[in-house]
Amino acid sequence: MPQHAINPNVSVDCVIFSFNNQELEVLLIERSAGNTDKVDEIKALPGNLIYEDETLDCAAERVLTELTGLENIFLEQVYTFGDPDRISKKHDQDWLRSIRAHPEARVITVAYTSLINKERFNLTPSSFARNAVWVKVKDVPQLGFDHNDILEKALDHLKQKIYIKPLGYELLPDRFTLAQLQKLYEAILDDKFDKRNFRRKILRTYFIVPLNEKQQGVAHKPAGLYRFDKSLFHQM
Amino acid sequence: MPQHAINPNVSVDCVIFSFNNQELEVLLIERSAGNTDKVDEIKALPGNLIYEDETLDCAAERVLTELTGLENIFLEQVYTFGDPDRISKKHDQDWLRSIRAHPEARVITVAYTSLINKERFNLTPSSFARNAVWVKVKDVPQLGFDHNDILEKALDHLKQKIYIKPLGYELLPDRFTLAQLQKLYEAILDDKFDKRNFRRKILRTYFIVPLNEKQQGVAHKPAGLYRFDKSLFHQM
DNA sequence: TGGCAATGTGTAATAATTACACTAAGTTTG
DNA sequence: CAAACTTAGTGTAATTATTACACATTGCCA
Repeated sequence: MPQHAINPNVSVDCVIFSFNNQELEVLLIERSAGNTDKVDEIKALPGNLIYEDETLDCAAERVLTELTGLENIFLEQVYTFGDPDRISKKHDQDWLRSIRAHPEARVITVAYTSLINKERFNLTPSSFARNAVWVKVKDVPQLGFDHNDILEKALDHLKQKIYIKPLGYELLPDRFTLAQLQKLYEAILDDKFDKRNFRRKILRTYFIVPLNEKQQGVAHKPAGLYRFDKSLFHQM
Repeated sequence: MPQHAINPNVSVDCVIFSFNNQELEVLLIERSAGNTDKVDEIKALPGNLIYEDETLDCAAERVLTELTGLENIFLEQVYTFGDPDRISKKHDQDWLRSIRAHPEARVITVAYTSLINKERFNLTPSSFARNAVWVKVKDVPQLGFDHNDILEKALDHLKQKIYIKPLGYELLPDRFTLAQLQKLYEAILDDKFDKRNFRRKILRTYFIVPLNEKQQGVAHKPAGLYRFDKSLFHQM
């Protein structure tokens, strides 16, 4: 078997979330190598077939890097999508013909997700990604394949998870205000919270620790900055 | 493509839980068609390759029926396992050679789970299942492939889920006592609860409704019987 | 210096959680 | 038929979590 033989039946797709201080965003690629204008307009999640000799987790990391340039992202498996006709829409087939040996083969895909602070990473799209772009989750257009369903599932997963683990520190700067954190929770859960109750609840955890610093350069009373203390968190 | 062409790279495995009033049990098959005694000793989760023209959900239902005779079980996807060498242990290969066209092909598997009341179903193993047996989760031996990992993941999934939805009515008789329900929660979560607090919490939900009936034929004060009211549950 | 914009704070009412021990009912046994 | 056995069923007080709600403070800017 050649070293990087491709498994024609199994792919991975990555749903990478970020936060622009107001809204959740998701990372999409714009397809290149299409033959028609139509094809080029379609966005999709970064994803591709796996190699025969790599784990699913490794495949997800590799594919994400190849398509977007993001490296060392901790990806978590979400769900597997396997409708027999999930890639057989005409636009999708047109495009697959330009990049795959067996564009018609049935492909099941394993979805992965992660949260990152987009400020900390550079996007350097390559492979068949003409471009990689952050799109507000609320503005996501019709995507290729069943990628809207995949995004939906990843969002559900995220909502579930934020109740269990205090996610989201990956999405914020190292030092953040409680208002930023609250906006983030509100964006993920698509809800509004009372400021006092939110602060009380957060500070009760003890691993969001206040720094003796304040915001700079805002046209109002500057907020205190906080950081997430990983060691305090893990010892709970 | 023949109507039921097999996809050589993708399988499904089913983790079916039941409850014997004391402990959680899981449904395993005993492999038949092995050539050596060794192979015959090994148990595994019911699972097999999918067909090219069926969804993953359908595949899981079909495979479960073929191997164990269980029909109309609501299966829920849990996780996908795809280590390149997950089926390459010697025992597993020996056995696969006896039932598969390409025993060495890499197979990723999508795990499904369900909870059933075993009293309501008959096991009628067929296909390559010599037998189908209920095994206490705490007594599960070394299984074939990576099936111990899959079982572990399904158990985690179950523990998570019981916090969100009041599962487990599938596991009990239609009419049950609160002590039975408590034992079930304790078995799933591997924990102990205070009787009074547990009862209060359950009855606060309002969809566990008391019947005007009592246990019969027990050598002590008979307990009142309750039932789960689905319509009251869904309108919450 | 007055206005703007967001920060930061307390309390009272209600609900949920925890810890804890005895009486009641029906069966069995002597 | 009475005593013993086994599990069912119940209440309360202390603590903690949740909810709803309004105003003074800080720093910048015009």
